[in-house]
Amino acid sequence: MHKRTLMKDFVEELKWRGMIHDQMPGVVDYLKEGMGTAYVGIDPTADSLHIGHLVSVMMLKHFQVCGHKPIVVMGGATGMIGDPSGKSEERNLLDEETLRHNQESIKEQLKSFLDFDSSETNAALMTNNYDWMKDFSFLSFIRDVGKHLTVNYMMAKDSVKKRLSGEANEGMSFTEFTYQLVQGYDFLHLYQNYNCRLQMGGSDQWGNITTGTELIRRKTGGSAFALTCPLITKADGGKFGKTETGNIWLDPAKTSPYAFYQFWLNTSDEDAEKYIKIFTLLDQETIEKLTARHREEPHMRLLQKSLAEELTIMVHSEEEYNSAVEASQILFGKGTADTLQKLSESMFLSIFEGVPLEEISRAQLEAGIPVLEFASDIAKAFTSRGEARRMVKDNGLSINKEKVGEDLIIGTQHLLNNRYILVQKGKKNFYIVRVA
RNA sequence: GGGGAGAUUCCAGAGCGGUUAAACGGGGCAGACUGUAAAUCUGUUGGCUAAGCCUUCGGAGGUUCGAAUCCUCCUCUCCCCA
Repeated sequence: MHKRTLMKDFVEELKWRGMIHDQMPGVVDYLKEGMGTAYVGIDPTADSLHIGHLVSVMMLKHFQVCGHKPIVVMGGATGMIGDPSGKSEERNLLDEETLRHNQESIKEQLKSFLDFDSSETNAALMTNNYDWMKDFSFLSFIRDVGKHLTVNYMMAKDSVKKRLSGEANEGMSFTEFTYQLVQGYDFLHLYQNYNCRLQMGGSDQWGNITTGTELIRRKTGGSAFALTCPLITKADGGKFGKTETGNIWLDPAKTSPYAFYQFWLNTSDEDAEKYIKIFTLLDQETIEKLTARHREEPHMRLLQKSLAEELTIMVHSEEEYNSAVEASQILFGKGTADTLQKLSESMFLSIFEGVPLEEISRAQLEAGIPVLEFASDIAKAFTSRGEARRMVKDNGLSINKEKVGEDLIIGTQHLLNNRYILVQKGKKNFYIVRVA
């Protein structure tokens, strides 16, 4: 509980975790002076963070743990423009109401990571650049901000160069070209109002961040710094944080805690070694021990389990974590069919929370329904009966965890808790039918 | 504005006028193996009241006993020249 007295060196901390891609000279010295202030930007494009945001958030987390003051800047203004770094397409404007709603939801989520408690001197702070940009007139902006940087300087940025010369040769609108100035101004604003002298972000943000430090230098003569982390990759080349079903969100309504837990649990060995350093707060010694053990007995998947545990507890809760583990054991463990029968209704529901659910009338069930029809038409596990037929032939369909044949008739005797029937396609796809 | 190429089932890409629900590959899904992994191997991949039937090859017409394959028009895409 007295972490602050044993203040860790922030840069050293990020270094061993492999979270530093690049930094401007002077960062270390700046942070040695005492409590520093740093910010990262987050686009409020949705009312929830997804795990792609987690790296920046963890940087802030470590920053705060090391005794410094983190600021989150919601990109209410910048989010409207679209960052030319990367392939982002033209953004839609969000109306102010949505913006505020998203900001509030995200702040709620950030509370699991950062301490916003105002009694602490290094309490985290949340701001929105929409607030200081919305009334900034175009004329003022080009006089006060645009004047200080040359187009030559701005054009030298990779993000711009790529768009102007690249094979893609899509060109770039003036709006997008201006993006770095707007983001740069954010930094200046924070520098002047909160004495914030460090901006962090993914390595793709380097160019934008340095525009900010340059602006600060030219306009105020002060010095500010940049620190970026490597982009998170997957060993197989896929995009991190995406699954077939889409983004992994922190919002339990968008991604159930069970799915969240499963995502981390399914990390590949290679990635797990990287991720555990980036996404958990476990200390170096613990991680090194875990990694060593994991290499000896990789099938135990110690790293994946720790990763999933740490993250699920941090983002959701210990209870959610426990039920995710329990659910996983029932779904993938041994005591399948029997355990399933013994589950209480509430347990059953919490395990299968988020699993697609369809309803059926009791009368319909009493009459009896052929499995194929049941699995495709009722449970919607298949798009057609032909597909269901094939799957059954391949031994890929289970009802209540038991493989079934084509001729089975589903009736009330299959009900669990007198109310549910579990349909399973292959190993990992579950569907539930409930008596209405 | 002139000239050329093309549009095929999730993608990519074949396709003598009949034997083509449409090759090969990728992806997806499933099975085996395993660590709920990777790799590998196997099966499958339009629908149905299923040894049969129905709907598909950019759109609309036409030729033909019969068309994804031939003709006409339309729409869209790409390339080259000005």
